[in-house]
Amino acid sequence: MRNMPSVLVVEDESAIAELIAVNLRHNGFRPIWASDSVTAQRDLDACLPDLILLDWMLPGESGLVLAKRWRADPRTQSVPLIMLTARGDEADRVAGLDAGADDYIAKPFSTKELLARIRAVLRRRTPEQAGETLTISALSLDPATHRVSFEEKPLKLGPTEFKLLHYLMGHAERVHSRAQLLDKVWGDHVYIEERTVDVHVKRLREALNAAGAMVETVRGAGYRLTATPLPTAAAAEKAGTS
Amino acid sequence: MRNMPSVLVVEDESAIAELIAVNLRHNGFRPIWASDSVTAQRDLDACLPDLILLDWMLPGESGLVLAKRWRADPRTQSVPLIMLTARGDEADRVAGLDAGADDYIAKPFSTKELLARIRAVLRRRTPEQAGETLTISALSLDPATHRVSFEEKPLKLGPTEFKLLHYLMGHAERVHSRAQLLDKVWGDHVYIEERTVDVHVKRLREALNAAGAMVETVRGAGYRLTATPLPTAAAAEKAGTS
DNA sequence: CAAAAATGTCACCAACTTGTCATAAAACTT
DNA sequence: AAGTTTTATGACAAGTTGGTGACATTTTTG
Repeated sequence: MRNMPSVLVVEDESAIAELIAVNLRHNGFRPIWASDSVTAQRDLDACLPDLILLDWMLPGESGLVLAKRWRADPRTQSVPLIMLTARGDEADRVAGLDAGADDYIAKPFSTKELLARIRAVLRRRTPEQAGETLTISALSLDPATHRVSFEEKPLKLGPTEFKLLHYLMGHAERVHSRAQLLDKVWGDHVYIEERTVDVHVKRLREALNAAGAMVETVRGAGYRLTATPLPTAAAAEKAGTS
Repeated sequence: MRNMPSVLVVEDESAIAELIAVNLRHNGFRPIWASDSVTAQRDLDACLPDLILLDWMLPGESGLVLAKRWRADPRTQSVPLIMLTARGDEADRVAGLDAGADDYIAKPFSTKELLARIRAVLRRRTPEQAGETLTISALSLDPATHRVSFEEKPLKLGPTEFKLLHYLMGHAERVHSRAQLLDKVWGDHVYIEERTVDVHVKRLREALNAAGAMVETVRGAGYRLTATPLPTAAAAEKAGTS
């Protein structure tokens, strides 16, 4: 599991807030509860969450006012916002969406729905940053289509090998220790044997076929992807016998 | 500035209709006034407007009935529709949004609001409205006639499969996660299991018959529509024999 | 209003991935 | 050349992910 997304829950009824918090925590989120607008603002000032769940009916400042203010502030304006409204309150929904909410959930809502919407909004907010095609020598990888090819011929790699190659191509001609690769490719806090990287490198080489030689081993340091592979003993032998 | 967007205004009270018309004309729109459902239908039959402003309270056939009929008709179903409701009439609004209205405006409304909503709806509708025939390989889809064919032979797909294929063809050679597909094909505010996408992909493949292979699974990432369905096999062989 | 079509979910199976080991190979050291 | 250290590999068991048929519902049609 990667670092859990934080969710600021702005809700005055503690029972509901608690219910939400428990569910979020159970599903890989880190809930932060603010029972009123002042607390919420303070929390936001302190640290930006990955998403805000905002109750529309708050004592004092209404959710609408808060939403508008946050949307106006450059610092908070890009934080995804889901509002909690009373069932059937169409006017509020429209007003909320106008104010910049990304979605709404009508109370009472199911846990499943809550989580589904949160995930949907989070995923929508990270639309397409993995854009351009990487090309090194005759090897190219396109994040958008999730395709890899060498000398025009398509190659098939599994998810992990794809990610590994993606990273290596994005940082080619540089050595990466196993630890670094585990961090960057697998994720920050994974508990995996360093030797496992070896295995995936091997799988990657196999999948890359002829281009496998581009993934070089740097003894005592790690691995490196290069456009100009040094001819190894094995490679030289093969070349001589062909 | 180009040709002004036409707006069909279905409103029985001439004073209001006139007010709206003047404002529209003043702001780069071409208003067409229909004072009753019969006239409105005739106008629609004659020429599709860029947007419809529909009063919910009409003599004779209600706006709801009209909206439903227009949404059911393939020819008019994609014309953006904004309804005019009496302030506070919650039930109508829900019914209206259910019937497929894109937005509503409560009477009395400000000119500013009216124009803002019209522009918002048009902006939302514009991007993917071009009804050109999409063709990829021997597979082609015509949004206008709602028809799909592969190698000249017509195929029959259900509504959802059609929309799914439409989206995929409009963004071919690109992986789409289940979440993205739910957003783009099903709609923003749906709450549906991601696995459901699998099922529809399966149905789409079945419906596409031989062309079903063009819908590729990208393990761990999502689905992709491609013109060249056979990824691996030849590549490995060639590399090995050199 | 009944029949038919379409939809969204499940449960279960199959295929594919993955992290680890144990062991073989290589690459360095002395 | 033998000893050490570091990598490469084949085999596996467990864990995921995707494909399907069945099914309850909802929506359209006739």
